[in-house]
Amino acid sequence: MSQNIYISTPLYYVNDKPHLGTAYTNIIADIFNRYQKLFGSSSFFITGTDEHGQKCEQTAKDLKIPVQQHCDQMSLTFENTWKALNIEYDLFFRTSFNYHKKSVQTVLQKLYAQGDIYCSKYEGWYCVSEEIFYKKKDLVEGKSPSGQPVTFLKEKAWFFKMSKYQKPLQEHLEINPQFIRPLERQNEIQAFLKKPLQDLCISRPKTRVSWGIEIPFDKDFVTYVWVDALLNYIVGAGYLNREEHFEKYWLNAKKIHFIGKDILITHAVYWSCLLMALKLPLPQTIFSHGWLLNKNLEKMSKSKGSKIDPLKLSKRIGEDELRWFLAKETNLSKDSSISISYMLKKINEQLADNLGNILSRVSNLIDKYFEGDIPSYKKEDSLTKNFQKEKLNLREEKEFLKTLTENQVLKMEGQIREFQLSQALQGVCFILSEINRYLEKKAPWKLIKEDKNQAALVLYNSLEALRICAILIYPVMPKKMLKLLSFLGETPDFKHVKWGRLPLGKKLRKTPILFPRIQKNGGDGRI
RNA sequence: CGCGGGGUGGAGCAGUUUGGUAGCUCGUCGGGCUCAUAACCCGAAGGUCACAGGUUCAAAUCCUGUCCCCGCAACCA
Repeated sequence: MSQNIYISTPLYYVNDKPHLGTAYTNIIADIFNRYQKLFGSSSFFITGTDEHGQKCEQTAKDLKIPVQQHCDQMSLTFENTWKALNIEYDLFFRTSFNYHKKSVQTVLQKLYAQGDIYCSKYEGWYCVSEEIFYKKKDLVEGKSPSGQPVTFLKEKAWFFKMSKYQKPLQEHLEINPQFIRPLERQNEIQAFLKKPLQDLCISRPKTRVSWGIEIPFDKDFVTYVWVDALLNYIVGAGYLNREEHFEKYWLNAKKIHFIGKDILITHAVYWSCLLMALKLPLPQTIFSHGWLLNKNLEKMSKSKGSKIDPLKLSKRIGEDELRWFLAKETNLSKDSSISISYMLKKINEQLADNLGNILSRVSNLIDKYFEGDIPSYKKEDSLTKNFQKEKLNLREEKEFLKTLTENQVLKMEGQIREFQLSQALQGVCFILSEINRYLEKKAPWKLIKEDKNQAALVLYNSLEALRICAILIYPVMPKKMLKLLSFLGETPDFKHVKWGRLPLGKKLRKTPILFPRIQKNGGDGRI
């Protein structure tokens, strides 16, 4: 079904380099985006960087470079990382874009004019040396967590009237059970909304933070992360700048935000309230995925040095292989524990030994016995008789592989729509295993001596099943599947998943080894 | 009693919504094949589904209670 799809990832804060967690979000989003395209939808995929705020300002100061330069560098690091991981976005958004700043100011002005922003006082315990506000609960024995003295401070601040939208949001959740996925998270948000919602402080005095977007009706303040970063979703779609684009990809699109579970509240609550205030439609789904944990079920953290550089990792195991592993072996809804040795094991099993090996087997036999042409066979033959002799289970049915792939093709769109990525890929893996069994059972290397026609049919069927599988997993491993498909003279197109497209007798190119086995050299497998 | 998730053969998980012979991947053991990337195929062993009680002809699944683990609790994916 063709429709307009809008897919986003969060904007990543430039204070930190991309790590495996951010890569996870982007890879997942990219895979879903590519599936939408494969299924014929018109999609728009946006990612980017969040570049304002005090931390960023401070880091640049420490590095003795202009803030903008620091942001440019970091932003580029993100872009390069995504390119290296085959992530194909339509827009890399930066909060430092001029048109973004203008749009944010327009929005602020609008919200102010309609009475959704008001002036009040912000209270907190301020630590002068760290320049950070703490809440009472964060204090340790009356001092900042690192032991610095704090003073209670009250200062002028601007607030967004979030409380006003609590009821409408609760109602929205009730009538849209698909709004927050997975379902458990929707419960969480509903529970959260039972308590009265506080208004959101959206300003910081310039005296403390100058690196931000100036509030148009109060020159002494800049706006804080929410009205800045979250708005990228609509500004990037074209709000206040490309109205036609905005109409297509926001107003008339199915919108999905992919986020990590830690920023669910900001998206499900703050962002929804902002959209309501702007009288714009909410996204259809906010998908909040789980964490990647290390072997000891700990979150990977910078302080423990357990953060993983996705670039290094992808160089070690291959970028498509990394994408495959994350898509196939993690449960998007829950936390997943991972390690290098586990990754290598799964990649070798599923890609080298199964998928890659089938290609080698088949292409080798075709080379040896059919001069590298797609085996031609005649349809009427003694084959049917032989099959009828045996008492057959489903697996031995003549058209088993065909039926199997056709079923998977039918299921695929629904599974992707329901975010059941791993299950969908499991289905494809099952077909691949069945091809191996089929080859074992029919033994075309023996058959060739007795009945070349039947051997040709066996090889043709194997190749056909492999071809369709390759199309089905193209969004997960675009580079490798493109290679495989081009070997078959095929392109990744969902219209081509019908059985029997491979032309008989067509010359095939010699295949290289698609997924070489990866050696485990040393290490304890931890990452 | 803040909120949420989880505890299933050696490991990682699915199954719980809509009760009905406990499933997948891996590991282990035995066998086969030799077309293929030391890959592939077949078979076997191994679980009182955290614990206790209840409902039922029947419970991993529904109800009650208990224990343990893990997140979240308002700016780290």
